[in-house]
Amino acid sequence: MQERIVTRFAPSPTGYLHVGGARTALFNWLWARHTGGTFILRIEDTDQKRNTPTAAQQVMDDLRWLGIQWDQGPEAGGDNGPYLQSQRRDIYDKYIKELLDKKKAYYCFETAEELDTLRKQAEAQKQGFVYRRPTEFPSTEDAEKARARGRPVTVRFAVPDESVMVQDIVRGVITFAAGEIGDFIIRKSDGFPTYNFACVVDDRLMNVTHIIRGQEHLNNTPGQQALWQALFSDEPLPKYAHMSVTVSDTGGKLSKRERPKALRTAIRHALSVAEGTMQDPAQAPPAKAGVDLDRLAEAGGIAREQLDSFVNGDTTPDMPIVGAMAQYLGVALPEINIVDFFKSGYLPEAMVNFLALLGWNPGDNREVMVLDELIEAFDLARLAKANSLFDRQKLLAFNTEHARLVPGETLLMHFKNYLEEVESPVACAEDQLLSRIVRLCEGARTLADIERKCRFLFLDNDEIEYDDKAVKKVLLKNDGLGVLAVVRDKLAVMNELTDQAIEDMLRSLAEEKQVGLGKVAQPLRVAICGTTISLPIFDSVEMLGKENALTRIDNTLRKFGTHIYEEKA
RNA sequence: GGCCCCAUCGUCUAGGUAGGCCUAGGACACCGGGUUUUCAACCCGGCAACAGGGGUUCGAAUCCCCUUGGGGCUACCA
Repeated sequence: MQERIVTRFAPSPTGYLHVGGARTALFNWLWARHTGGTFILRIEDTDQKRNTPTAAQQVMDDLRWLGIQWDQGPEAGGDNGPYLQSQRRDIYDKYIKELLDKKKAYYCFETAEELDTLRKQAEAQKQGFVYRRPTEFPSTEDAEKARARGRPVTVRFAVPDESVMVQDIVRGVITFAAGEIGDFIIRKSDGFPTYNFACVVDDRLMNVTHIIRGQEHLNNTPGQQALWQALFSDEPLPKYAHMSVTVSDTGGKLSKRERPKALRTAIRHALSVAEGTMQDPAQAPPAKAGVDLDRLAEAGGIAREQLDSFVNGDTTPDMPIVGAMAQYLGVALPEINIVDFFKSGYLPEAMVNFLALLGWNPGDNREVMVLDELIEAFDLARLAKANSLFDRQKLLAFNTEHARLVPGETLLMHFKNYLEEVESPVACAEDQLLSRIVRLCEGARTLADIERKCRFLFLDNDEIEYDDKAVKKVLLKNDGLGVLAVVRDKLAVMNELTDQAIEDMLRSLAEEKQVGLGKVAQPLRVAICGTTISLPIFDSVEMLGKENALTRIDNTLRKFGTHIYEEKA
């Protein structure tokens, strides 16, 4: 009988869900869905120093946003709970005692510093560090005494002295020589189990059949396999699939450190622009020259000294602080966490599609796929061995495609969620209006693009900010202001401002003046939006309304072309 | 340093497990051109790869070895 397939995603709640984790979760989920199996979410919170209280919740929010639902786990229940490892300590203790009793594990009392010295010695001799096992294992009494003396007490697994063969779905058979795997710690001095121990126990107890995870875990596998044999020798091993790693375009594994790194670079650039010491101005990121470091620190909610330390490269502030400072500077940071992509206006459908294609493909030329297609086509046998680079441009292309593909109501829903998240003034708009806006934005690349195009509708008339380039190019050249004044008078005498009527008016004016439509439409656009980027101009004017449109045109004429305006008046 | 993994256009990849169907296919990016009320989108066309060296074979992108390059792990983190 074919046993039911069970997969799991087991994040440690140390921060937001990042793309790497999301991809791991997705592949496990897809495999479970493809096979009609079960997908478990397990929170590996065994490190008290690194866990943050809100992280687990955030990770769950992000998974839900992506559309990844877990069958068992926190907030879902299931027969194999609890699903937080911190609540399973009695279980781990029971198994550790069993190993200790069978002399398959033993107590150790070295301090971290002592171990570090041993490690350095091994490296100096060009050897890998392997913990040397005592000939006689310390007794429980020895452990008590050591503890009383203030020594840290840990428990190590006595790894059998034999070679281990790991059967991996994507990589085939990998052999690890005997003696290569050192006795690793399974219980820390604070009493918590280590990852390598807890995950083996839980995978067995939760009946996990397939362990799909990143290649970074490949070297842990022989040890975990040996543990499994010691604990559950009568149960078949789970199947392993070690996926390729997603690497960043800056080299190396895609990591959350990239955001603070990018911010630091931007600040340094801005400072060197101000000092005139910049090496290559062409390479500069779009940061304003000159930074008021005191104000920047204030924007991030940190002390000036902390900021200096960050800029010097000595310390790194928390993610929200980094985000706040980037926003203050107007610098776009590379998205790493799933929420970053949400805030940049990406669609979950596009994220999932893109993530799925990182190290996997359906075997034909299909690329743009919806969830059901992915589930149907997914197969562990088609996982790629080679690492893949996270290509943001391709993601953008996928997003554009999915924005077009997704049903109108869905896109509207995503847009509303996005507006809430970024606290846009557009958020107050009614569904009917938003729906029209979204329809007018066919071909937009992200939700941020849509927001940018319609934002002007939701600002007060005196809140319009004029883009320098747009003003120079459209208003101050080729008599843009003169044309605008004519458009203003035509608009003023129109009874009904429908998009059609506005189009007719602008087109006939263009014809009359023997110029393209752009020549008459662009000044009007800049006048009511402040920029050259907006919804189609006819609809823009209609939605704004006659009164607001005229006010904005008058404001523009007054601000940039006083004399022209006065002549008219 | 030790151990492990990987290697096709700039990028993601198909083809590799059955060597000839590959003058190596698709997509993104890029470059030309078209369309156009802005930004996008859209349409047409183009550029572009089997890391190097040895084998095995009638024949290798495909199998083997070496070199080089990239990545991962090397914690009382997961």
